[in-house]
Amino acid sequence: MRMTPMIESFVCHFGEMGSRWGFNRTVGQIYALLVISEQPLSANDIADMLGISRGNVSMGLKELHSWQLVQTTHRQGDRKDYYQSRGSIWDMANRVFEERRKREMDPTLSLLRDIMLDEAANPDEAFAQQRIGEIHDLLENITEWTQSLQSLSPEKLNTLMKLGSGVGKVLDFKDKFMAKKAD
Amino acid sequence: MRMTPMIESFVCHFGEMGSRWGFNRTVGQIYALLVISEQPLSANDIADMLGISRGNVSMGLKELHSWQLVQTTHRQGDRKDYYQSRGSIWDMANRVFEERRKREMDPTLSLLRDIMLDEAANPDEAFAQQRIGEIHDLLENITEWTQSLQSLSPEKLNTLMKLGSGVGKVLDFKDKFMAKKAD
DNA sequence: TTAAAGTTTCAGAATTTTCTGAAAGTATTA
DNA sequence: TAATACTTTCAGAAAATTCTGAAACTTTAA
Repeated sequence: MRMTPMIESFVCHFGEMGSRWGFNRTVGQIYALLVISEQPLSANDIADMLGISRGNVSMGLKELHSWQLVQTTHRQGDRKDYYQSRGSIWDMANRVFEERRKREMDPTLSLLRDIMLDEAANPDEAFAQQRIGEIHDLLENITEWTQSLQSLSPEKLNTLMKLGSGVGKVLDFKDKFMAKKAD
Repeated sequence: MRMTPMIESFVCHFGEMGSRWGFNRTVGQIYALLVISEQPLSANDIADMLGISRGNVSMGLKELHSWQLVQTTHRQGDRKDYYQSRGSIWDMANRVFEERRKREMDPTLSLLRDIMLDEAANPDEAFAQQRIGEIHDLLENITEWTQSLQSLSPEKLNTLMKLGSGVGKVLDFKDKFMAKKAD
């Protein structure tokens, strides 16, 4: 694959976004390249196309590997490793969510839990503890909910997303039905 | 409020998390302090408690203000500005989501849209464009959906979250009902 | 109008993150 | 076993981000 202005702008942007999405520029660019390339690419291809060092590519691929976002393939009579993006777009989104949950939610939840186990030493701490409790409960709810959403099939998730705020109506409806059933 | 080990560990952690959540360490710490403080704090209080410069506090508060996460109050016969966290925990979570959407999704969606309007110059670009289209559609779905969720009342959202993956059953049920109604 | 009490800005220092490239490591083949 | 073709690591260089503090600015009240 050759770098064209279109491909370059996509790759660049993914690089910039990378840092917002939890990985660094290079990692973002490498992944972008792999996603839009029909053929697997070698580490050298990637280094050349992005104009970055071979070592940097190796580290980036290592990270993408740990996120399970790339896979390695080989070719007959060629010792090089070739890299390919892995799974569907949904899989990729799932991985990113999961990884972010691990980085952004889990450590916080664990600290908040610890704090709540402490005895408040004075009224300030008692107030703080109460607020911390609220934050903990909210984060825990969100975490559990997103986890359960991820266990839903892509089709169900799609239905749910298409429903948009209409999901409110479905909930009302369910309540009514449950009430009737209790008669 | 005095710094105690409990309060300090909470504040420190929020600082570290800050960078993952889209704001820098100082901003995270300032916000943490304001959230768990029952009384509003002056900029000097904050600088002293966190051991950082007055200028840094000013910049941090400015950013929190732009996120609409703090509000300024005053006291009779006192010229100082006092700062307070704003809104409920839900409001805070909403703000963070919204801000992140603005930073992480909107620019990407807009770039992807632009790319899709271009004419593919060769087969590589045609393939790339197709993948980019998939990514665009997924991101757009997620964006619209999260927006519509945010417009739901906190109670409805809570019901929905409590439902967890049980939401799948409710969807099935709704389908069945719709089918019957069509008879 | 002026002094006092406060806030904001911003250039450069300090710190953190990322990147390079040479050296070390690991297959594979002859 | 040695030569070859490739990958990985990591110390230090480069770049990006964050923080400080002095100076400029704003508001209030006497």
